[in-house]
Amino acid sequence: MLDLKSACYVQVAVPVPMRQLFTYQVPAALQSPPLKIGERVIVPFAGRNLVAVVMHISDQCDIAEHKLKAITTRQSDEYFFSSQELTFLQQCAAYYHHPIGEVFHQALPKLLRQSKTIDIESTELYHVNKSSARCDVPLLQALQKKAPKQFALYQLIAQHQGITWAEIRSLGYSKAQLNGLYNKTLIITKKAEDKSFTWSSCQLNTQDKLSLSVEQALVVSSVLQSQTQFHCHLLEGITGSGKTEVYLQIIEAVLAQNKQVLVIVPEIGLTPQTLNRFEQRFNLPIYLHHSGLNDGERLQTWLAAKKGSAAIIIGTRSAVFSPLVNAGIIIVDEEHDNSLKQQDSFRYHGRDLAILRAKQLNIPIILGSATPSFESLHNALSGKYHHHRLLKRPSKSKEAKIELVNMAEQISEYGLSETLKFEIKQTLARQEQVLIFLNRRGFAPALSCQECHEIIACQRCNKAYTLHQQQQLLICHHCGSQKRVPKQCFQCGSVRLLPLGQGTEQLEQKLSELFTHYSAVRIDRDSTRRKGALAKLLQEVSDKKHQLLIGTQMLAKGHHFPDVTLVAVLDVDGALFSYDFRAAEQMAQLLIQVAGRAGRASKPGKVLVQTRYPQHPLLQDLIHNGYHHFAQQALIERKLAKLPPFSYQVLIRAEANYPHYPEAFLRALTQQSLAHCEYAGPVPAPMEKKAGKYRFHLIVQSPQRKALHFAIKILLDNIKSNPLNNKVRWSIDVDPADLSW
DNA sequence: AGCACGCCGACT
DNA sequence: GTCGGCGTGCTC
Repeated sequence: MLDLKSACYVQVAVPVPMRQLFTYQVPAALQSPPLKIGERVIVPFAGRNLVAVVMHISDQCDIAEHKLKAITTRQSDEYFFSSQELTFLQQCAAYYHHPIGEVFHQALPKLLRQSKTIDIESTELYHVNKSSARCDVPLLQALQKKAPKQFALYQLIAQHQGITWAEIRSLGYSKAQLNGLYNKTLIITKKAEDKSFTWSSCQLNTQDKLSLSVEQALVVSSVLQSQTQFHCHLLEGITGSGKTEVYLQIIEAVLAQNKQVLVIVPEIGLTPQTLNRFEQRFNLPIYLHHSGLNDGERLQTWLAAKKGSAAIIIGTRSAVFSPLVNAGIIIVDEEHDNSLKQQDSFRYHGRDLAILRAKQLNIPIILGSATPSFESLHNALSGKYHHHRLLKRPSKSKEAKIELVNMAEQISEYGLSETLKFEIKQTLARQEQVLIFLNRRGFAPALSCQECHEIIACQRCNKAYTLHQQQQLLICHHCGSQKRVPKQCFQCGSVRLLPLGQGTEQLEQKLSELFTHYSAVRIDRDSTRRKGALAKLLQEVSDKKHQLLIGTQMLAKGHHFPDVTLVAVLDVDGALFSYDFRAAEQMAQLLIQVAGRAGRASKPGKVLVQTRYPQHPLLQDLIHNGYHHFAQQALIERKLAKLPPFSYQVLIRAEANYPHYPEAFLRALTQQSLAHCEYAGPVPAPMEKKAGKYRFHLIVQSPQRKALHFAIKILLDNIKSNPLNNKVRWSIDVDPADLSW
């Protein structure tokens, strides 16, 4: 049989950091059935086989014949990108000026980015049997004693609902153990669901449905009123004001129309309690998407979205790429949270892409937070978003009080003031727990005088200099001016100049010396790296095995500690004087979050904040007038300084083996004059040398988003002819969230 | 990004 | 004499 089909070429997006498409020949044997735009194909590329996405199909091509290669295979499954998904992902790539191939790569579950085909459809998926789990506590207890291995497997399956036998085996369990559980009806098998979910099959559990307050009811009806078109709602609700119940009742109305719901949460924002509340309310398929899942589970969530069998998808930022076929609403909870912004390769913001997605799908989106980001707040206050506020607390609990400890007035040892030591002692004596925050975030440090508390600042910009310790330089990140680190304070002549926010290195040891009779535990990235380690530590805390908790940011999110009645934030000053203008905003969000975490109705908590600048207007505003007022004041300052959200920024990072390269590379870019834009830099990155590479930053800023996008296009064009183009590795960060690295 | 190609130091 | 270090350059 002779195939007389004419020559066929495709332009594909390849997962490499290159902003171009590549042309391939399509062998006649692969031309039928006809190729589709959005289909995945395997192509030979620079000596390896990569999964690429078809972007254009044509019968001619303008690439020299000898360069052309042919596609190897087509992934002839049904999981190609629909035209709607394709449009969305192209918009994502355009907005972030990121290579489209890498955007596709991020949007696909890992198992679909591999060249081998997988067959998840026909595999059995193991779930715990919920109906038996509720009543079989004694059986489980017996199991724990008699068959610990089976019990461990049961817990594994409970954690990874829908796990496959292959995965169970790879984790070292035997078929006998699995069968043991199956025969006791503790677990059940399901096949991947194919049909769309239907509301009529949901036995809504109205038992724990709460009656809404007037302000809650107003939000629900307002969102549902314009349910069939795009609207962005900012739900600003203080801790305990019942945001979740508002979400649940809105979700109920959306599900009742057989439409899917996407809920995006920060990295550790999804607590088992939250999930439980969703599962209790809706007896419909809820799928998760977060970093704790394995590849198979992620694929299942993705497939369930695409087939319409998932009613609700709850996930972290990358869940925004879930291929929902029938979305009715998107909810972004804790929308201010920094973990919504990806901080490597494709640096997208989950919230912003969710808004873009909702706009494309013409459905409403809710951004919820007790401490909204200034960006969202500004959009709400200016009328771009609907603004809803929940100010009342249905539960009687009181928010912890925030108090300042003036460090300028007292001696401190390893960052512990006398006041704080006294309060810790009192709290421990009452059998209650203490939480100590190490605010050792990557804030670029400013230099301050220990005697007169003067901050060493750039005369020209009146902004704190940033200390670059390795080179003993002070650099102004606004104008780029540099200065040797002075020996003495300009104000009082003291030689005691120290970077802000340091000197807590030996704190932990000091604490255990001071409070020998109590157990201290550290909860941070390192101590919780192992899977399940965090859960174990948290359990020990709630069992009151430890009285002193020491930790970083991660303790502020998601977990509630009813017996912690004292929270100490050791040093907020770094945030007040950081060149990263968002540091104060983040500090305020953190303080409000922890204030909401500590204590309970019967035992109100207290938050002690140590500072050498208790009179700082932002601090004063925050503790006396609350977050909303603080934010409004800070927004006025942002406006005067022409900072985001009153302007837009793009950060261009460059790194190389020699400091000269990235600096010269970025400087060359600044030779291009850009309409309505200004440059800041190039300046050395606050963490200038990392992994042997020297890193520099250049910020391009504009009051107009359009002008900025146009400018970046020009700069990207210029980069091609930059003599240092292939000497440096560079990347583009649109709407950078963290300037400190 | 990742891989090949290419030119200089310490080792079976 | 080679194995392998990573600098440079290219990928349809």
